[in-house]
Amino acid sequence: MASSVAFRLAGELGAAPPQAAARVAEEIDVDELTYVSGVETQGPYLNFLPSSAYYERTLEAATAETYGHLPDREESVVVEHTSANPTGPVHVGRARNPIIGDAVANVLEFAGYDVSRHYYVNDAGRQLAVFTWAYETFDEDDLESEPERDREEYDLVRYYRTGNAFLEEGPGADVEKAEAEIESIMQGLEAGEEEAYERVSEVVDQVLGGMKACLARLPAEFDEFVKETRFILDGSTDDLVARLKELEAAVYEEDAWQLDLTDHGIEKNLVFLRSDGTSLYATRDLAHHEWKFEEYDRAVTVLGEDHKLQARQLRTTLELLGNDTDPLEQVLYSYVNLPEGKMSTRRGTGIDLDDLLDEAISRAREEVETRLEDRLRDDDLDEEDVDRIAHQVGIGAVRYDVVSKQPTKAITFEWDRALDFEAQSAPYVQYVHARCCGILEEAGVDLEAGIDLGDVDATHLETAAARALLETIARFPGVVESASEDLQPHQVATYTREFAEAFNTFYRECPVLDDDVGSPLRETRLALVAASRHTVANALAVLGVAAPRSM
RNA sequence: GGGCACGUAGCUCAGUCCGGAAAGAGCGUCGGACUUCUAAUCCGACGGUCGUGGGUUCAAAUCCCAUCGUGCCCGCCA
Repeated sequence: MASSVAFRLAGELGAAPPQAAARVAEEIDVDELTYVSGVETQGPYLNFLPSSAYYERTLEAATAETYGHLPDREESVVVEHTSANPTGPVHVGRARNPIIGDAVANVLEFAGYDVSRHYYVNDAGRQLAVFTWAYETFDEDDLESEPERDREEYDLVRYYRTGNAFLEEGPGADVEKAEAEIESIMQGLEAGEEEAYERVSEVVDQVLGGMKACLARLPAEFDEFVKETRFILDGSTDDLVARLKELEAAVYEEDAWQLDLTDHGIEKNLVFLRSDGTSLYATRDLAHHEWKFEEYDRAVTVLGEDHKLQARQLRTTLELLGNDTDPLEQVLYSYVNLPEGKMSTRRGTGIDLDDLLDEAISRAREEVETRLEDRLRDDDLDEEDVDRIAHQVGIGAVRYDVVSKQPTKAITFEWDRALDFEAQSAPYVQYVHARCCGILEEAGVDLEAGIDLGDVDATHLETAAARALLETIARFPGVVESASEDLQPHQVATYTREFAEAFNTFYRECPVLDDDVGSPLRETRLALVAASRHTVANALAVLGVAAPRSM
């Protein structure tokens, strides 16, 4: 560990930085420190050298299965992510959301929070009223195509697209009739009518069921699907509207109730009640967030950068309503676009996440099969293994590619780039895990039971590569801490890469099971491999990337 | 037009919040390493005015100002 304090102390001490560094080094009594064995200066910099106790404690800590988990904070946090409208198949444009969202939830869980994963279901908006009308109006014969896949959302989205096309291009009188029907569905929902709710649910539940199945492939799973109609039915939206009208910022313009937020640095008015008396997504989301504040200590939302303005309006309005919004944090990401433009469910432009995952698995399978031929290790992978590895690597590569980048960077989707299995991708890190497992299995260590350390003695870590690896292992809990504080799981991805490098160097230079490696060197190195395995397995777990036992 | 983000090697990206050692990886190119715990690996070479111009500082990719380029937003949609 290095420090540059000498630069700042120099002025105070009236000495040049190198001299200041030397004086600080002199003042530190290493004998009083447990984890520091020496302090050296290098010009103006101070370097603290880790002691053998530091190495030994790290090794002990990391051989625990839970290594990297921080102590329980007794603090609950709800992570809302994805929340895609239940209108059709999940496409790649918004695939960043479940991948980043799941990793954010994971990293918070590792950091000791009690995490709930929520998907907020937009089942009260105009889109769903349109969908419901279309589903009830059109027949299979009216649809232009076969479903692209045998699953509900692929089947039903055809009604949605047909309906939207009809509203845009259909004969005027019919469109008017349709609009009236759509309007009546929305009014019904707003009034909390059981019948309207059931009609919409018929569509929502089916489509959402399919979308869940797709997301489960990542896997991104949720503790709760929170429907926005819930906040109409329980009366909280009405209550909220009443409170909003009382605010100083409330204005009634063009028959609609709005909030003028210019005093709070937002030019755009927030409309919270339409002229027809129905609420808007934003209105219900306010009720939703007040509910979150009641139920949880913190609320994190992962959303696209195109919702940034709405996010600011939401926060500002919640404050005007008397809420403390400090517990609310938003993680923003930029949408994935195609070279030819945006992806859209309504227009049917875009690449389905299912297709991307299928292609990833199929390319991974090809890769496994090619490598199978000139494989050194004679562990006889069977069909099942090939299948397992293809899934772990294929899906892992997609997730890793997404989660390892800063969410704010724009991405243009390209097949070959998204499905690159080369170094600095998931397989590179996964391979390290497989190597660890290979060595442990070869040594007869029960992977489930773990390893009995006995007396660890750091003096057997005589190589620089072994020490560097252990130092890298030691950083893991700190990485979890920092990534969770900043809500940036990509920090963990960067770490896995650095870890893999350190491990591979160790692997090259320090044989574990060679005949010339005697006791206790062998045991110490084996413990280091066990520690490495837990570290990389847990780091991958944060990212939601599978850790294969063999590849 | 206004607001917000992004701009680092030919390409894809870390590093920027919280300023400090010669700016790091991978891909690609070139050259090496499988009788050795799995070569989806490793080693080496080549490759950078950190968009541009100012400023602050002992010190700037990092902070401030300006400017250019790209993306997103500015609906009684979500």
